[in-house]
Amino acid sequence: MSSLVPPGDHCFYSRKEKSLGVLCSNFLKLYNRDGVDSIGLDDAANRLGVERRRIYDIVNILESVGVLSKKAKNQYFWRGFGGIPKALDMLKEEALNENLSTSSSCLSDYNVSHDYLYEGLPTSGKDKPSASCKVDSRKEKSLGLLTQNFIKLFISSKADLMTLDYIAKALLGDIHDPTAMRNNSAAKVRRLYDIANVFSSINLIEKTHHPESRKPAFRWLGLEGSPKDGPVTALKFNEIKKRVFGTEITNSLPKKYKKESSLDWNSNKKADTPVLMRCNNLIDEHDRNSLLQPRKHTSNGFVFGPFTPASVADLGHSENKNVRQVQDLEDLASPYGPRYRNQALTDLFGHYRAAWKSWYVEAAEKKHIQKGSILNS
DNA sequence: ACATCCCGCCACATT
DNA sequence: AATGTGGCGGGATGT
Repeated sequence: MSSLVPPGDHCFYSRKEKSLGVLCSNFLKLYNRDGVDSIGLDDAANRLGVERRRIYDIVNILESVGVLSKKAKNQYFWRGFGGIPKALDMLKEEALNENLSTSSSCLSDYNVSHDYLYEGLPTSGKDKPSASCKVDSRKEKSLGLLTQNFIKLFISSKADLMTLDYIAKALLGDIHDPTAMRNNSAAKVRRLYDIANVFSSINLIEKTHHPESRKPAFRWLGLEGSPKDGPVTALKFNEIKKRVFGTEITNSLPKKYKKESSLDWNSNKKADTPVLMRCNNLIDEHDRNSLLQPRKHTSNGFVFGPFTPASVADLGHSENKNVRQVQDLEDLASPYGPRYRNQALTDLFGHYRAAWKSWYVEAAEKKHIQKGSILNS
């Protein structure tokens, strides 16, 4: 039985739908459009129906490639994909001098105070004063830094295909046991997955497997694979969006069963916004990798997945009417969702949507079943 | 059994 | 002290 089982009853929990990659795509769909120039973390979290923590992950990674840059507490500048080239050049350059200095030993992590990682602002802002060295120990292990090194690894090498563990070794000390650092724990690899997920949703890389070894690997697509720039350039992306359907409508759905059957209704106390968002259509990584994308290059007929005008009206042909309606409703809902911090309202709103959704899913499912077509992967 | 990686606790940084 | 950030890794899911 392939992936999605016909959801017996309302909403089942599916891990895939909550992946960072998908979330990132949604994030992009939300902000990658004209007129956007600033992003509020709270807003993002609410609109996407996820915890704030996840937004940090995305934002930190995207910032490393110049798509975003921090403005202030809770605020980020939206720079768009146009910021990628410059960021990459910068990293490349950085990677260059680094190599010179550390002849032997590996290009492993820290040491060397390369702090000017986040320059961000194009105009001025160059190096921040008082960079000093050896101060912030926390940042040395940050996702952002790891991301930058991840990129450097690729752009300073001709090889565009690297296996996961090679990267892990390279980025996290080790490699033939350089002094100490035995902590190579595979634990850190989780971070690599995080990076890989958002990068692949941006099409900077592609998840694959090494030819023979079958080992998981990443292929660097670089700029060819990503949008040159320009927000909302989405032009073609037809055909991609139809399958969509096997998937739920998306995020939220309290993670696991959470034994407490007692609804949260008035018992919720924490931020755990059950809100569920629209956007059930967006390319599923697997589909993209296995079916659509033949090989690198976006060539044609395939755009950077995640970017859909967000108000994509069209959507399918006849008889999808239903789908479209939901889509519309969801689209309508999100913008007017809780934009003000008010837990009660937020939750209430979320439940309404949940109700709508489960109803819809049920109906749609029924319809599809009799149609006997579940074009999933 | 092994590969992925969600989830959220809680330490550390800023306000 | 309160709130914003974001390491970190347990353990659920996917294959």
